[in-house]
Amino acid sequence: MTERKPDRRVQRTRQLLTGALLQLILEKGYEDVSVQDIIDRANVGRSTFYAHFADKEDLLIAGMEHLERELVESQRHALASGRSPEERALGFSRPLFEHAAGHRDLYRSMVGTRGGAIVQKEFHRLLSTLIRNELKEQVPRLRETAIPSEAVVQYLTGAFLSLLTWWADGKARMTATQMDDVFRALALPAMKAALRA
Amino acid sequence: MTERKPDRRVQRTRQLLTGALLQLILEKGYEDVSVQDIIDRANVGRSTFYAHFADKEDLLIAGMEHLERELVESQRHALASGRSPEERALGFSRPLFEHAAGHRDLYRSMVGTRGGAIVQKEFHRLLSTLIRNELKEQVPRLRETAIPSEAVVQYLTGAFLSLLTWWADGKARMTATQMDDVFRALALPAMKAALRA
DNA sequence: TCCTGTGATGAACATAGTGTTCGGAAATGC
DNA sequence: GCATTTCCGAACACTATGTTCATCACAGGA
Repeated sequence: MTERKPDRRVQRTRQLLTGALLQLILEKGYEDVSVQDIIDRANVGRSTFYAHFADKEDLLIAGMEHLERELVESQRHALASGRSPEERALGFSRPLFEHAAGHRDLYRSMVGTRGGAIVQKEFHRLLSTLIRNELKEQVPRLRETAIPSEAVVQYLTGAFLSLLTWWADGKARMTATQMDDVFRALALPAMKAALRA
Repeated sequence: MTERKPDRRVQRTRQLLTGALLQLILEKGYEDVSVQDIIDRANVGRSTFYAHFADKEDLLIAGMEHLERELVESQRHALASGRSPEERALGFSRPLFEHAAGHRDLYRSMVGTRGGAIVQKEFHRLLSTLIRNELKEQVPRLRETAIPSEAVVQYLTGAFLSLLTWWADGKARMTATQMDDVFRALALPAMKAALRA
């Protein structure tokens, strides 16, 4: 299953570049980072950058795959630990808030108000995938209701992301657990309503 | 109450510029519009542009004040028409979906996936103000609950905006009324839950 | 250990956009 | 009419992007 290993130099370069971007995002926010900044920080030639990535955005998206893997892994654990269905529903919520708590600075600069459009768009896509999968597994009955299931997915994604952003921006002095409680308190009734419809 | 009227040339120029930006956003999306494009389309000198607006973003924000006025006006009408409290709650929803239906192209390019970061950020701010005001008037009891009222505002704003975006992107073949129904079906139970908490 | 192919380098270049400046022309409103 | 405000547009300094190419360095198989 392991891909044929790429040249060590390639690994090194890509790692240096994504690392540099991450650092710089934390310092200045995505928008303000130039390709020049990145290759200076990574100590990599200009042409080398473009040999690997089409542009800044391309690099970002590649970098977010790390994040995606981490989140999917968290979700898997959450689903595996068998609790009551009540608690397992919306299981992505808690791990994600906790992940955000552990990487607060990163989240603030990526998903927060200062973060760029592409980051948020990408994050929304990622999150909606997570939620869509979870709903399919946990609440298959949703398919039969009057409300399109994709509408529920979008509703939940937006609501969650908005709360997360607000929290990451530091405008709420709450713990990850408290945030999770708030989200569940608001979202679970919505899902029950969706099932009734 | 009327401001001292500005020079007619000033009015003309500003109108020309905002009009041009709007046209160009519809054609290419905000990100791809350059200042050069705008002044070409508006047939206005370069220095004139910068005499009125600091940059592209500044012009956009000024332009969105039109939109804001329209929406606030819609909201006022909705609140005025005395219906049951059940129907008056979340009263911003219906008019906004209908406004979006009437300006579908505009919404698609502004709030839709192709739209820029600033536009969405601005729209989020606008919408959360709308919602915050409405909650304060309609559900004053929210202040006493365990869930911070601002969390509810953010939750609702995100959920609504996400639905609106999804719909405006044309991924849902639904009428404004249907969208409103969906949103209310999902959001009203959440609010009731918030009050119970 | 040697050899070969692949990746890395960096300077130079073409392109494009931004925001400022300023003297002169033109429209405005009184 | 006439003083005042606004507009014009060309020129300029800057910053950034993405490409090209000859040359060098290294990885990894033999």
